[in-house]
Amino acid sequence: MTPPKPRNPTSFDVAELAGVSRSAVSRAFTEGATVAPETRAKVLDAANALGYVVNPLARGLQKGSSNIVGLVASRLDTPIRGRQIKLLAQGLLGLGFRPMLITAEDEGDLPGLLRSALSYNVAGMIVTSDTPPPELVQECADRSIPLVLVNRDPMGPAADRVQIDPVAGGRTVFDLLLECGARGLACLTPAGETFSVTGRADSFVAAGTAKGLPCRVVVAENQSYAAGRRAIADLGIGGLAGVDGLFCATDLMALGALDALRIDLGLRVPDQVQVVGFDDIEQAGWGAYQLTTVRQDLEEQSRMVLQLLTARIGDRSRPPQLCVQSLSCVPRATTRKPLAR
Amino acid sequence: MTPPKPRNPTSFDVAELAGVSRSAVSRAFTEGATVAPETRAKVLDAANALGYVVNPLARGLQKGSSNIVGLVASRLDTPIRGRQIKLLAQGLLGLGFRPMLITAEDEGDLPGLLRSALSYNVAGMIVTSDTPPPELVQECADRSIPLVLVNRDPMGPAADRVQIDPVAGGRTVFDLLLECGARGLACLTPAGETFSVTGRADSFVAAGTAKGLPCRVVVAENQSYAAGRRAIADLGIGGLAGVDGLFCATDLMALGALDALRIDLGLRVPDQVQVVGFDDIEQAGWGAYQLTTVRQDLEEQSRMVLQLLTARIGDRSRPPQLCVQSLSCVPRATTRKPLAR
DNA sequence: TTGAAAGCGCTAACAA
DNA sequence: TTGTTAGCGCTTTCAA
Repeated sequence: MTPPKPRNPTSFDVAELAGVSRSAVSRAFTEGATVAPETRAKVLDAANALGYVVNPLARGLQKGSSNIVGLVASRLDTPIRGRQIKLLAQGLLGLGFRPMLITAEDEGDLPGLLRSALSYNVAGMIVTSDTPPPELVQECADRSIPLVLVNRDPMGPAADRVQIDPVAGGRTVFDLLLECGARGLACLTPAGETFSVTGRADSFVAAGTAKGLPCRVVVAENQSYAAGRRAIADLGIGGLAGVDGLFCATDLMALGALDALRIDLGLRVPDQVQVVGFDDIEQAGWGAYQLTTVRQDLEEQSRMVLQLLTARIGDRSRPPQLCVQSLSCVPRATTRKPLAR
Repeated sequence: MTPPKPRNPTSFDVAELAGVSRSAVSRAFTEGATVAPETRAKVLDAANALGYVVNPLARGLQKGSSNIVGLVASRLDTPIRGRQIKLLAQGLLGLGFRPMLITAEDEGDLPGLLRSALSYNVAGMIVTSDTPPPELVQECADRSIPLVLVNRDPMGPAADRVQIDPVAGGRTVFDLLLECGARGLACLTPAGETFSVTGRADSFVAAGTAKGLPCRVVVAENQSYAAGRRAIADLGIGGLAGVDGLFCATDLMALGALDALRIDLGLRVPDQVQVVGFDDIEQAGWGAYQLTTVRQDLEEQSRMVLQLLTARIGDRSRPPQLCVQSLSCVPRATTRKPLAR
């Protein structure tokens, strides 16, 4: 009276049904293997009849490389991250990879989780958050495990990278704000965050300084809506005296800042203060905000990541590459009309 | 001049260094195996020195069960989904599982992807979107592969489930709106979406009908912000004549509806129309919206899912269970003060 | 408590 | 082009 507990059919079953050897089955399921068309057809028919799929565990074990790709991402509950992971996961799946999601919310866990991921003989690794320890980056290089770093700090051992140009980013915002007539600059940046985020802020400030427009720097606790709002609200009207152009290093913070300016401080945007964000998350376009921002093209980012990954799988000895994402201004309602030149 | 390409150390290496057999190593890494404490210590030391980790591919292959858990989720770029997956992934990782992310954006891909997931000898499967084909649910049951369905249509073969009570959900909103003085009811619901979403809408309408308050039903193309906004904007002022209480089946749609009412139609909320959403996504609490809503507790949901999963792993023959999430009202600024009783 | 040996399902030389 | 054979790294009876 034991309940039925069917196992997955194995290549042995298929071989038997098709009247061939197990290697023939294996070959029928291997790209570019040397197998007669009719043999392959027989095998495929049999496989179909049985519902056979290659056991990826066995294959991964044998080949020393699975089709699993480690996808490191934290703060998935953030609009930009959700979108990013969705696109990456879709893309990976489309290429036949299987994304293993690694969210290191605790940061200290990361090394262990990464090491553990490597033990799955992963086909590659994509890191979109938390900078991996240099030893691990090095280990990936040594074992020629493809590793793509997305908007990670460019220090440490070489690896394939996709990133925005933070200098261009900050510069773009500066030019925009200047064109729109802002002269009293401020910049909202999160405390101790990634190079890509603080980098744009830094280069915004640098651009201002270079043009003789000193820039007040406001530091938020982190890059959330709440932190952005609090940082600006805490500043108060007085703290914002003379400020008519505010750059927020992420849209999420910018939306918080916007609510702080309008609701908490009663200021008019863009009349009294103009605000520019960065990323172009969905919410930036919502009716109540209409935030002017700089768009990070995540489709492009995802394409670049996958391209780098597959290219390296194809040629493990190619030199590490750097892909720079394109950036574009999205003028909306939190800035004024550009001045005529 | 071949570059070094270190492999992962194997149990053989550890055995050699520790001066024991490979089985001893295996036992040292197996919960509740019969191994002398000092032997285990020797093994663990050696393993540590070598940086050994059990190869999960080999283990999964041999034991017929890996520590991978399939996590089916689409529309990850949506606030509620991002949060849900973050919590679930964190929880799984914390329990030593490895979430394999399966996003079936194309719907038709789902069966294939699920079948493929099963071939990883997964420890279990969590489905948070797209209803899996009944055969597959059945197959999981037959092969006693733990399967937890989150807010899925309760038809089809039995399985462990976590869900809200859609009837209670709709009812809660109805009561709230009634208490706040609304009498002309409307309900915004997405076209052809999941039972959990349309269910709350249906039961809201039913509650109204039962009380002699007929309810206008407005159908949005899907459950996005844009669709919600468009649906209400297209209705126009005329289409909303007599409506002073609007329930939107998801917060995302509600925020769109809110912008439509205020910006596109120039109505005052809550003075002219009160609005209630559902889910309590982060954005609902943002300053510009302050949406009154019904909160779905995702932490609790995640806890329930993991509990169901581990419980079934512990006892594969227990009857399928249903966990019902709790719901709570979050009154904010899109409804008026409740009338005194 | 431990080791020897078989086998999980697959792929990749090697021979035929 | 195909089949035979030897592992990939692990767990698990079975004896000792």
